[in-house]
Amino acid sequence: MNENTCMGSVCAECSFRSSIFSILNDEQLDQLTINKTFNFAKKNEAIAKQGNPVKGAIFLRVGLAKLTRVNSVGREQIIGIATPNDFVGLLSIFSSKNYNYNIIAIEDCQYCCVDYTFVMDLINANSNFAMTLLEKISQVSDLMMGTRLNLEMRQLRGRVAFILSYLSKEIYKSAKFNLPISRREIAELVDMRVENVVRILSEFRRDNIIRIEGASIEIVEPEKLEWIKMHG
Amino acid sequence: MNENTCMGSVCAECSFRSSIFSILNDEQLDQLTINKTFNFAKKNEAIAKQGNPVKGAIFLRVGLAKLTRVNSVGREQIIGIATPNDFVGLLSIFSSKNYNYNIIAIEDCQYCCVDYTFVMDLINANSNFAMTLLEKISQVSDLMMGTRLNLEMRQLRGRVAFILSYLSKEIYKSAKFNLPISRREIAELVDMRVENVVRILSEFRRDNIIRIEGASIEIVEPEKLEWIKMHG
DNA sequence: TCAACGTATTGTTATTTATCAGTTTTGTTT
DNA sequence: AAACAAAACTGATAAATAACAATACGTTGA
Repeated sequence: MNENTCMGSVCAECSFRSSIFSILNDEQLDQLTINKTFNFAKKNEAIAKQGNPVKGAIFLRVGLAKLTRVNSVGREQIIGIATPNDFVGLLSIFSSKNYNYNIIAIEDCQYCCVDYTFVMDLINANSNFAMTLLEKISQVSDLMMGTRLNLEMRQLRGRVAFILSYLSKEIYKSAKFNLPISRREIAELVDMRVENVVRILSEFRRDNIIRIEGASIEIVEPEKLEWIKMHG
Repeated sequence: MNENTCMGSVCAECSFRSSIFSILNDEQLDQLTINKTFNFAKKNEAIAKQGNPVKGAIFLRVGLAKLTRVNSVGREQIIGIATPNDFVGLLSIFSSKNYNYNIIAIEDCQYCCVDYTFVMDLINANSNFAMTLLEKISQVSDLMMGTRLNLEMRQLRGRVAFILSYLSKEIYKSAKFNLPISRREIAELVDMRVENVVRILSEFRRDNIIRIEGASIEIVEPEKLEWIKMHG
């Protein structure tokens, strides 16, 4: 049977199950099965919308999703990219009744949504679960924060190098990959103008640091890219 | 007796006690008294250092402190400012064995440090405590993240307006206050150059938006400042 | 009190980035 | 296949920011 299917919706048998739930006992896993929904989102479809009430914890199984928000000037800003096995919007559950950003599929996605009150029940019933959740949340926000802080101090060339490196190392774990996002989305992600994204990508290609063929990007000289990433 | 003293170190009687601990029972509060230390930090003194092991949860009672880190280019970057009643470094406790930033007093500070293992014990013993902690952590990181994201999209004038407004509204709750940080620190906080901080402050003064007398700053036209903060 | 140092300030210039305008390419719909 | 729209790209120019240089100011310590 296909690894990509949710096996009869039984969480205990799920190959995607988040490490957070490794702590649960059999009974709790059965409960999880009941209290979660399994969903699909087509590319560009919203998984969650800024301002909408939080229904539960969203666990991304397959596909990439972007976290975005509309800033005060009305410009779309991408906060980060969620990858398979990520709990997205974990912070929102506890800090607010509503999502404070959008979660939008940038590839076809599969995700589970674990009911809000069930999560709360688990916290009460299982202090280990609470602890694991605390760790997870802290790590995720530390990581996000670190990424944003790193981006802030770079100039454009460094930012583009940063996300190319990020996609290659963190997301695809390969020097060659299909760029999942448009130039405009890169611009929104690192807070710059589309024209400059294009220009700098062309520059990297001209300098033989990367190779571009359609949507495919290959990082030819990772060391050079790392240098630019570090030194601007 | 002075509100600023730690009354015989008995947490149950402490007027500064964090809302997090409102959930504890008397016995747990007694335990808290034993498992915390009360400390002072002079201006510019480090309360915690990047890379050092996390000893516990730091609760700021009196004074302001800055959270800083050294970025990859070796430049000091200020992540945020902690105000009285803040738990600083709450994230670090759960995400890492070491602090990933410095906590440095920008005024004379008083703070309590609650032992790491005691916090863990509390989480195990009291699921309400765990829940409150989850909420607190989420709110803090949401807030921080929001602030950084807001800063990213502004240009220099907007960023300076942003922190002036922040100091006035969030920290001093007054139109007139003594600037607690130097021009260089403002620059580090909003990621710009000292010269530009100076220039823009002078510009604001020239335009009669603010008044500067030594370290004292008065916001004369809050509406104009807000406009600049929003529209760059 | 002077020397030394860090901070604040101002002016000038170089560099970086945004904006505008237009063309080409690519993908989608009919 | 044609028509259209969105995305990718390129060049020219304007605006914003950084970098450099020099001076003033204030504090600290000898």
